[in-house]
This record gives sequence, structure tokens and C-alpha cells, in this order.
Amino acid sequence: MKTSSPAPSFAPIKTQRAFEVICEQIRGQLAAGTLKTGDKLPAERELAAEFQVSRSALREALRSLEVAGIIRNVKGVKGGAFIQSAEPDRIVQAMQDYVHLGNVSLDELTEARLATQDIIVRLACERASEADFAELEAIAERTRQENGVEARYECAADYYRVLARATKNRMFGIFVDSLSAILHEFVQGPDYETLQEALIESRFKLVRHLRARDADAAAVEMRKHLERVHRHVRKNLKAQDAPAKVGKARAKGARPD
Amino acid sequence: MKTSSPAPSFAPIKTQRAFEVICEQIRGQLAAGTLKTGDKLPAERELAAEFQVSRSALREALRSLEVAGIIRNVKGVKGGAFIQSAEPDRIVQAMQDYVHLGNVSLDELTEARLATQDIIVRLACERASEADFAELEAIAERTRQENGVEARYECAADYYRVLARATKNRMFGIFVDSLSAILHEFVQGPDYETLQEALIESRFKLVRHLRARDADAAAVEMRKHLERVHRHVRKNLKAQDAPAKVGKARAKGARPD
DNA sequence: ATATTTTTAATGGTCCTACCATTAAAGGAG
DNA sequence: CTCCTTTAATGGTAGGACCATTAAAAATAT
Repeated sequence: MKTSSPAPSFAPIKTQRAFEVICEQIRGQLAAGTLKTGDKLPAERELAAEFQVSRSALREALRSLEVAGIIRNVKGVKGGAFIQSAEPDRIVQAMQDYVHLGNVSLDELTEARLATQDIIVRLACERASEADFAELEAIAERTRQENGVEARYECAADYYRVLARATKNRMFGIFVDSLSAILHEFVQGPDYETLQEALIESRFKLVRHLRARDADAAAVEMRKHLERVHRHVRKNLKAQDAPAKVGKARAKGARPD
Repeated sequence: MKTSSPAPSFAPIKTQRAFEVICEQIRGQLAAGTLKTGDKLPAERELAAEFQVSRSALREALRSLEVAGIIRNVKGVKGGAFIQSAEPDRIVQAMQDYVHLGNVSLDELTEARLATQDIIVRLACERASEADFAELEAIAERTRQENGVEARYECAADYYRVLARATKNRMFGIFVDSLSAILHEFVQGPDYETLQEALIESRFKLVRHLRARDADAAAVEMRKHLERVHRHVRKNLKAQDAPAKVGKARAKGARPD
């Protein structure tokens, strides 16, 4: 380190806690490829000895990695910490937390969803196979037979998920899942039922456009679909006095740190 | 439990661990609004007593919430766990982990980035203020004066960040930060220097298009810019035998669970 | 021999106690 | 009033103990 640096910019002091160092080392081995999916870490007591820390500290590190979806702890003999094949759940949860802490408004979510789905529809229009189309139709049909709000919502999420998968790009699946999970919390209210048939019909129409490889028509249909849903969500939000979730971000003026 | 249940569908047994229950309760209070940014949780020893668990178990819960970016633990008297105003870092980290575990290829990242930036450019073109333009130009100018690869990369990330902010939608900022962080790992190599001037010039051009509110021209410029960068990244990736990072996803056939 | 049951040892989950380092507030010296 | 010292609260770490679970090994029955 240069001592007489004229620039008054100091690196922020960050006390490295034991568990952080451990996490870093393991993450590092992951990025380097030394550790990969399916590998098993030594037992806690053994690892603790290797890192020369107490079992408590090591456990906090493992716990962190677990909630990050990197490892999975399994009990019993032959148990231990196994490197997981990451699933997007953690990303979804992170986004959900972010929204809950009041940093994103419903309007922003809606806009992001519209934009994302527009891309997805256009890519899917190019790349989707007949199998994808069939699956989408099957889901739409299944939606018609369900009657619980929750079950119907699951169908909707599946529909979007399959559509995203048809782009053959997993990143879009992540975006969609995240937005779906967050917006799910708003899907409720009395007249959601009356919308159903229109929504289902819209999903069939979308598949028809995709089959015809008519990207513009498909995108328009998706846009109309989403706008209908979001109009409904917004109406319910206002009506129910919104149990202090999203939307009060700017009002509270949340300042970072 | 009913013994002769005809339906063979059982709910998956999920042993609720203590720390999970604690996390759920706190997350619940967050979603419900009982807890909000800036609030302080009781001290660990006190909280443990309240939940009737050991301090260890409670600490694992707090650690989980901390790595999730929900709370921040501060030492000393008057210390404790404070509800944080979440920053997107955690989402970025989650995405990074996901990629490191080999679930997304470089091609997918690239495509997602192109699509995302296209939206951002178009929205920014509508909404950016003169202040935003000035900031973008200042960053581009600053890039020219830096000479370390790392410093230049930081400038680039700032540029994209400010551009995303100009959309007035925080979700896009998250997407961009995530993609930037992940792709950052590939930005290296000898001839990155020779690209710099072209890249910087391109950033100025983009601002000019934005000022003119010419969305199509701006989008084209961004596309050309990104394609140039990604061509370079890809070339380096092949050349350096890619230290086992992204790209081997499909080859290994990572199967979830 | 084979199948079934029992025992055993490894392992994560939890609890407990103790001590350290840090920090802000209270108290004391000048 | 200012500066220094002391003090108490708090998170971080250590280390030991015990429990529940689990799969393998051993014992037993068939």
C-alpha cells in the first residue's frame, strides 16, 4: 500500500469474520472448478479442524452456503454437505426479499414483466417446437378444469415457465419465475374468477400466433393479456388498502445505509 | 395419520429446523409490515429466550437473514440486528452462484444481455433527463483517463448502471448489475486494450442518439457495442481454455435433484 | 445361504457455557 | 467543559455435550 497517496479514498475497513472467509474459499473453489455439483464436503467436525475454526463458526458458514442454495446438508452417517445443482429458487427469493423491503413498486414490476415477456414471446416464436406448443395448450386446458384460485395460479405460472423455456435460454426463466412469485402475492380478490375464461382464451390465442410464427401478433396478444391481469391486480390493490407491501417504497424514502 | 388412504399422494416430510422457523417468522413480519427497514431486533440472547431456542440456533437464523441481505449485524453495545434496506447485491450474488454451478452458458448470458439492454436503451431514450446524459458522458470521459483494466471495467459497469437508472425502473438495474458481475469474470486478456477507444467512442455516440430521442439508432448502437465486446470475450474464452467456468453446463447434464 | 432384525457408529441439529473484541455510554480527572 | 478511563452490553468464537437420524455392519432367525 502506498502511504502518501494523495487520493483521500480509503478502502472500507471490513472485519473479515471467520465464516465469511470460509464461504469465500468454498465459493472460490466452485468458481475455479475444484468443487462441482455432487461433490461432498468433509464432515463438519473434520472441516472445522481443517479450517482451524470452531464448529460453530463453520456451521454458520455452511448455513450461509445452504441458504444460498450452494450446498445441501444431509443428516446421518454418510451424510454431510453436498454441492448442489443450483436452482433458480434462491434468485427468486432474493428478488422477493428485495421487493418486500420496499425497493420496487408495483408499477416497476409490471413494466419489467411486460418488457420481459415481450422478448420471450418473440424468441419463443422463433424457437419453440411443436412439443412446446402442445405443452402450452395442455396447460391452458388444465387451467380451465381447475377451480381453486391457487391451482389456477399455479397453472398460469407453469404456462409462463414453459413459454420461457421455449426460448432455450435459462436466464429468461429466472426472470419470469421471479416476477411471477412476486406478483403472485397480489393475485387474489373476488372477481378474479370472472377473468379466467378470457385469460385462458387469450393463452390459446397466443399459441396459435406462435404456431403461425407471427411474432408481432403474439407479442400484442401477450401484452393485452398482461395488461388485463395487471389492471385487475391494481384495482384489487387499491380496493383492499394493500396490506403494507409493495408501493410504499418512495413514500418512506428508504435510504441505503 | 390415516392408514388406508387411497390417494397415494403424501406431502413431503420436511423436518422444520429451528433456524428455518425463526427465519420464516421474521420474513413473515417483514412481508406483513410489522418489521420494516431500520427496525432493530432484540439482542441475540434475548431473542433466543423469546423463541425458546439456543443462541446457536438463533444465530444460524440471523446469519441466514444476513447473507440474504435482510438484516445487518452490528457489534458492541447498542449493537444488534437491524433490518436493512435491501440492496441488489444479494440478487447479483445469487445469479452469480447459479452460473458458477454451471446452469447457464455464456451464449445465454449474452443473449439475455442484448435483449435487456435493448429494452433499457429504448426506455431510457424516452425518460432520461439531461442530467442523465451528462453523467453518462462524464463516465465515458473518465473511462478514457483510466488505464487499468479493472478501473475501466468499473467505468463500464457504472455506465450501464446509470443507463439502467435512467429508465426509472429499478428492476432493470438489478438485471444489468447481475449480468455485468457475471460477465466481468471474462473481461480479461491482452487485446482488450485495443478495443477501448472504439468502445468509448461508441458510448458517446449512444448518448448522442439518446439526446436526439432516436430510440432505434440508440438501440442499434448498443447492439453493435455489445456484440463487439462479446466477440472479444468469446475469443478470449476459447483461446485461454476457459478455466472450467461457464459453458460446460449442458455437457455435464446437470440434473436437478 | 438368505432374509430379517438389532446394534453400532458417523453425522447434522441443538443446547450450553465461557471468553474475547468491539463499542457506546457513563463516570471521573483535569 | 474536555479528555480520559471505566464499564456494561453485544456480537463473534471456542469447545464440549447430547439428541435424532441414518446407513452400514453385525447378529439372529428362517
